[in-house]
Amino acid sequence: MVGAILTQNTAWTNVEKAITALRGASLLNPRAIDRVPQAHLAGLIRPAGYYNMKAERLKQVTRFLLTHYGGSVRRMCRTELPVLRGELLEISGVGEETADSILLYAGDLPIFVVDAYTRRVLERHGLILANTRYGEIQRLFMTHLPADAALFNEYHALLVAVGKTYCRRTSDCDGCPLRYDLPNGSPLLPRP
DNA sequence: TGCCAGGCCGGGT
DNA sequence: ACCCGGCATGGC
Repeated sequence: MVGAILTQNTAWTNVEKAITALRGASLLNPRAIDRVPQAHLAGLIRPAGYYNMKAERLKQVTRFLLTHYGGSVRRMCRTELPVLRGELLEISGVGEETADSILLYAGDLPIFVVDAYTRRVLERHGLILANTRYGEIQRLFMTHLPADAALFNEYHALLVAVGKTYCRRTSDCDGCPLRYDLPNGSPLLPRP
C-alpha cells in the first residue's frame, strides 16, 4: 500500500530508496506510520518526490486502515471488491490507479490496473483512443480475461516491461516486438 | 542541461 | 465534463 502511494508519477527506483528508508526506521507498519510526525515521515520518503503530499497521503491511508480494519490488510481484503474499491476512492490522495494497485498487489484481488504504460501501449497499437476513460480500458481487459489476480499481475508487469523498453516516446516504437500494421479500414484504427 | 517518471487534487471554464 | 497548475527528486 505504501508502494502504491509512493509510485504516483514516480520511477520505482526512487520509490525503493524511500521504502528502504522507511524499513530502516521500522516504519513499514500502520501503527508506526500513524504515530510518527508527518514532517519526519516526509523527510524519510524524500527520494520518492512530492514528499510532503505523499507523507500526508500515507497518513490518510494508514488512518483508513486502522479505523476501518484494525490495521489489518488481511481483514480489509475480506470486504467485497467493489465495496472496498469505493472505500479506497473516498480517501484523499487515492485515485483509480492507486486504489486498483492496492487491491491487486496488496490484496491479491482480481482487478486490472491501468497505468500510463498500459494506456500508451494500447494507444500505439490503435486499440484505444487518447481520451479513452480508465474504466473502459480496464473493462477491455477484464471482459476478455478470466478474473485471476496472478494473471492480471503478470499481464500488467509485462505491459510495463514492454512499455519501458519500446513505448516511452513516439520514436521508441522502433524495434518493438509487438509492432504490426493494422489493415486499412480496421475498426481498431482511430478515425481520421 | 533539460526533460520526464507506473497520479491526484483543487480551482477554473 | 474537461483543462490546468502544482507537487519534487533522481536518472539519462
